[in-house]
Amino acid sequence: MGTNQNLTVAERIRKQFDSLTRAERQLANAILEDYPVSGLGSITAVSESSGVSTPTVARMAKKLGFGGFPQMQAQLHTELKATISSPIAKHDLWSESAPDTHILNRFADAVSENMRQTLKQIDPEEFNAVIDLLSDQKREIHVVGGRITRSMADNFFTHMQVMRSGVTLVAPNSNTWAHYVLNMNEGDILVAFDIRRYEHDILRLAEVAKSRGVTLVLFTDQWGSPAAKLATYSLNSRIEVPSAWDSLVVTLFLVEAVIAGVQAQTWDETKSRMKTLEELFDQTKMFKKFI
Amino acid sequence: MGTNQNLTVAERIRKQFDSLTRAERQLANAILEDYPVSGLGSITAVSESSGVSTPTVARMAKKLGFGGFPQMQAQLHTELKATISSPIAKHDLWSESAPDTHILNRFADAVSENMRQTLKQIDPEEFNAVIDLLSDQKREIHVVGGRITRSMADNFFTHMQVMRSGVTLVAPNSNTWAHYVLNMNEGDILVAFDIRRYEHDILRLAEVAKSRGVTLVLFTDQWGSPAAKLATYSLNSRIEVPSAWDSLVVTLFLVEAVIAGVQAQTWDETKSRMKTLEELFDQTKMFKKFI
DNA sequence: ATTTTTCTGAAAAAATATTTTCAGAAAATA
DNA sequence: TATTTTCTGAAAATATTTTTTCAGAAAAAT
Repeated sequence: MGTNQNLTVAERIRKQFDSLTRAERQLANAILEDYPVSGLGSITAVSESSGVSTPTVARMAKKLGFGGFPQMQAQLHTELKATISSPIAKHDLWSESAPDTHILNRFADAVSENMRQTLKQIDPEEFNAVIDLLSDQKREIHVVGGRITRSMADNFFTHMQVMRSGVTLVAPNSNTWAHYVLNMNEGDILVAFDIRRYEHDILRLAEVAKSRGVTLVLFTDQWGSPAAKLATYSLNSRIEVPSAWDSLVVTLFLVEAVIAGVQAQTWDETKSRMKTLEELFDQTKMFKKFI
Repeated sequence: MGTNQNLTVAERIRKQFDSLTRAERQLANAILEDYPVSGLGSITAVSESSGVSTPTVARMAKKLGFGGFPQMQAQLHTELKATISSPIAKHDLWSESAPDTHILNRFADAVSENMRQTLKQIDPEEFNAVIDLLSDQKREIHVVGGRITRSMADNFFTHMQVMRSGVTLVAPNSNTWAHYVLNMNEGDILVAFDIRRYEHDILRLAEVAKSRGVTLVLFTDQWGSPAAKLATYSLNSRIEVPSAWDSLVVTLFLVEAVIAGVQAQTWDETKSRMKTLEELFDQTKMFKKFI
């Protein structure tokens, strides 16, 4: 052995092929056949699929310089991971003029990873269902956020308000929420934002709303707010970044994607509403001097 | 179970995420983290790398409809083989379960392109200078946003407020702005958000502030708000997406990165402020019944 | 606050996987 | 062909993995 340390299993096999016995060659060929996934299962599975006995597999592993079959398999796993994790320059996204350790690049890394994970996890059916639900003009929409997510709620509200009527932003101060609940009716939708640290008030509002027949659409993080169990639809986003706070970038991405979806779905009406809005802006000429 | 037969492990996890317990969610996230290679090793290895016990892993496998952990692993192996043999996923970032034309994927494409472009043109020196400026406790900070960017301003304000004193959020209604100007003094900072369609009021506020010796830090889009010519520092982000509106995702990214930078810079003080804040939250026990 | 239920991981038990032993088979040598 | 050596796989021995059990911890309900 000695210098085999950093070689792949395939390289070791090729290097030592001449010294392999008949049964070992049969095994080696089977492994190279569908490399490296062929060595994935147990020694029994490998031996059966290649038509040799288990001792032969174990012996060859040692012959190739591994401590035993498990060690060889671990090496195959490592190679597999390297193959899978896309060679696409991870730092494709980086600001090249800043050093690797710069907060901009570390943040960019974290955010793009969050984005990837979130997209991987999202169920398009659920996403479409949310859009359908929010496009239903017969349902009133109530939007609520917490201390940190308030800005998400606000943003969501601002855009939805342009597209349709019957959208209410629940004020941040939970003292006033009873009044909002009064206006929640069966069939209405509550769009809630709740990421860690989850807010008890939001959970309670969700409970009360639920009891009035309101459908809950929840934007939360990967761990899932306690309100998730009440939610008909739950859109989870990854929020971890190198900071003392969590990142809402991916959450905002989902919000904007939902908004774009609703807009596409309701375009005929939205278009005319937007036009009217433009006219109103012009009329009120909000551009007065203020000093 | 029953109809779970042909689903991938990831799909099963997503489908049942709501019914998973705390430890199971932790495990599920770990598995999805580096999917599907994360489930490669023995149940012991998986449990250790995800920080849960082996029984939890075995239990979740059953919960997801498998006979046991080995069956789940076999499924992962199958998926892995499929992944390996398929041509390189062209869009690393995409939700694979949604079609190419789905709004989620089109949006993801646009956002990641925006991110790339933004990072490419950002000047790290300028970025660092902004962080230094905002970390200077001797300067008061005033934050203002427009109709759409209000949520960005709000978010920025919420976080800055935790880290330091002397931070004011200028109310959205420009009628009241004269009062805010009254409190702006030489050496203060005005952090303004202005993306198209640029708001005349913001420009005027910037002008007035400037005339009082206030330094302007501007978050704007790639074209640059008219206020850019007054700004000492201007952070531009790409905002175009397949939607009738512009995307604030990259802007939020910059905001969060700046906040993380300031936080790192002022950590000693920020840490104690955050601790005090926690205590205040506990004391005021905002969790009262409201109905 | 108390009770009940659910969840979780340590440890034991069961099931598998891996290695070793060893006898017969195959190949090499004489 | 006989003899020796090497190889191979069945079976036993050993090690590891996986599942089950169970008691305490955490969460939910009362």
